[in-house]
Amino acid sequence: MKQAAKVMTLADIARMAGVSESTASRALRDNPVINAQTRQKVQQIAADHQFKVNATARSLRTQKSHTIAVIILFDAKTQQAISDPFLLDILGVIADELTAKGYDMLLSTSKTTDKDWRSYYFDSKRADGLIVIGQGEHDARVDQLAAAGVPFVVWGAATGTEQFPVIGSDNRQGAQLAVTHLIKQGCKRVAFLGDIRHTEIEMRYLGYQDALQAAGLQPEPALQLNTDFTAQAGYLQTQQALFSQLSSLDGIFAASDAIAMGAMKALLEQGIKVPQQVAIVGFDDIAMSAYCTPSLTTVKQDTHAGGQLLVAQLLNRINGGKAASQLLPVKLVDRQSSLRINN
Amino acid sequence: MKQAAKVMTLADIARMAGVSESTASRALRDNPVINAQTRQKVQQIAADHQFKVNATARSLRTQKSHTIAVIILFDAKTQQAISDPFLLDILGVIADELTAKGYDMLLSTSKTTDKDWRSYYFDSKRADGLIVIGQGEHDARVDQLAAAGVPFVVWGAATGTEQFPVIGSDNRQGAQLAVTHLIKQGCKRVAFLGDIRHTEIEMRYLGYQDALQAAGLQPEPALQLNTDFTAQAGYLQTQQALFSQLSSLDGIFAASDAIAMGAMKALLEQGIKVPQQVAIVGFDDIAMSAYCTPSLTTVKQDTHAGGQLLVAQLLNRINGGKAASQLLPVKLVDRQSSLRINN
DNA sequence: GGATATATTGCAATCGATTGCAAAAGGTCT
DNA sequence: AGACCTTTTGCAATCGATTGCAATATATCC
Repeated sequence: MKQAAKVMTLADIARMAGVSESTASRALRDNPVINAQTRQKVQQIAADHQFKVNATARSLRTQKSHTIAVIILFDAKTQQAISDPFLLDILGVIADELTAKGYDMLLSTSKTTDKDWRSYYFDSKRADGLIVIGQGEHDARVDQLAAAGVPFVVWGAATGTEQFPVIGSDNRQGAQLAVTHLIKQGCKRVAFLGDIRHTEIEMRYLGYQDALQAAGLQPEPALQLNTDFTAQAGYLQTQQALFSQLSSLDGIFAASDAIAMGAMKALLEQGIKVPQQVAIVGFDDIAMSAYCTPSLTTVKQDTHAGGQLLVAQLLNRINGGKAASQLLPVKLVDRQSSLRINN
Repeated sequence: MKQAAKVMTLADIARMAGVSESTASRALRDNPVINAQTRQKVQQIAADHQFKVNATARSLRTQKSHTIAVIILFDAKTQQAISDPFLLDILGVIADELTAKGYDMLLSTSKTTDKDWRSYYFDSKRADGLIVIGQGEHDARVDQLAAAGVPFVVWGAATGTEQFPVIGSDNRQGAQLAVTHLIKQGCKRVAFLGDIRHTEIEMRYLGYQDALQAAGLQPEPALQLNTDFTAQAGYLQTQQALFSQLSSLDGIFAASDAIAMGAMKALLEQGIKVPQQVAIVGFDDIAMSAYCTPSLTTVKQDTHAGGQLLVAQLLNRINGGKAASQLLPVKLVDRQSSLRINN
């Protein structure tokens, strides 16, 4: 009973339908050149026997895998990807979009993947194109892909100088919104928590500076505190900042919600009131942000649009078009961690 | 410059090396039957030209895809998978393990996948086996897989009656640890927040009952509050409970950390002190749990061991062995949300 | 009726690598 | 020199589906 029957092949279906393999093949793909009745009959037989075309054979013949490789770049040091929960969000959207378009998704985390992506995924015909998530500290492998003419798109920070399509949030504007908001709440000395070697974070830092300057405040380099993408890093970095001469800061803009929560923890532990003494804004709007205490003001990225665009642009490129970079608008979600005025 | 050169095939390499395709193929796979020097030479040429075997052709010929499909079951209602952040953890481990073993990972979220998994992934030869994450409300598709003899393993709750291998945490024991801990902290009326139609959660509920009974407390059915896997659900459910006759509860055991955080938020908003008035314990130990305020006591699952086991058992099965179910030990991580005694 | 157009179907090559089996080359022993 | 191994290599079939082109059958028109 276990192995009901050996998996069928097209030849089996053809034989059962009394037609040639070519006719069967065409019938299954609903090729109108085949008589409607024949088509119907073949399809019926295939359905009855739960026949599925062998994807491997089809790929070999058509030279298309109908598969997209999604590569998640992890930070070499922390083994963390750009803010975890955010990642799963966008991954989910990408998966759905690909499925809807009839593509499979090959997932790879770059922790172990030291592979040469082009040869491994593309030359080997495992995938028709790639989506790279998280440019991180500028990765030479991405440039190689571009040089080799592999169809791919990147989620990250569009700086305007890349030779490849990048879809990403308008990090600079998001940061500017966040910091302007903090200043409006009365903050004078706002710390920036994030690792600016990450291109996306660098953009956020620029937005941070924009906001300060627009308000006539002088950005202090000492307030930029390199912080990895974890709550722990945010916690430790803030703790350290409090013990140092930076104790007079009254606002924190964190490059991710996780960092922000770590920072908040450190402050609360020292009896520092949030937002009264120090106001905090994060980035991402992960699910937990609305449910911590105080709830976290943050910059929301449009993951849905992001995922859709990534897929749309990549498929467009694969089908002979050109993939364009795009900057997605973000918006500020204000919650308790920064609201002094109405609180 | 763009398309440096058409992707090479084995035939090209063979020609360049002055040997036949068969020899080239064997040389590349380091078949000792081929002269060492020839092997060396062919390999060198292949490396020089960045040649990669066409995975599709190889799969077709060898009848092995060297790919595992990982299917994430989402709850039909909430579109949420078993506690998100936890999911990404285990997914990462699985990805690494598979990579280490030379397998690729095809990821599918079941939101859109209404496909018949067997025929789509297995019969079509897209994958050599499947890993299903999150049994959820018992899914008939899983039973079908088992009946069809497809190699697969499930992450979820082993109840002992399944006809297929299940790897998962000892949910019952974890819950028992958690609730016993709450009782030790003086709780008399502990609510259970979680959807017991989920097998894993059902097990946690059983553990919850075990603990109460062991302490001579009578489980009150009214304290079992069906709650989806989100912070929001935890928040709303708790709010509602507070407004109802359940206001006298002094402890909460939540089926996930996200739920716990939502619950905590609702309590704090009402000015109820955690842990003094109500103590809380969650499940999962997601990264954020240590950094909320108060930090969350929770039950930690061993995702690393879990991911490794899933992969190991599945590959074992694929290679002709048998995959065994396994229950992983969990441990209580106590933090502030439940500690009354030393606080 | 014959010529030409149209609708259907099948033959056979093809995608790129793998592998059973046979052949060739070189060596050893009597 | 011939029989017999051993080592190394290549021929050709094979995996399962797709598709250009030719073949057949049917319809249409003058």
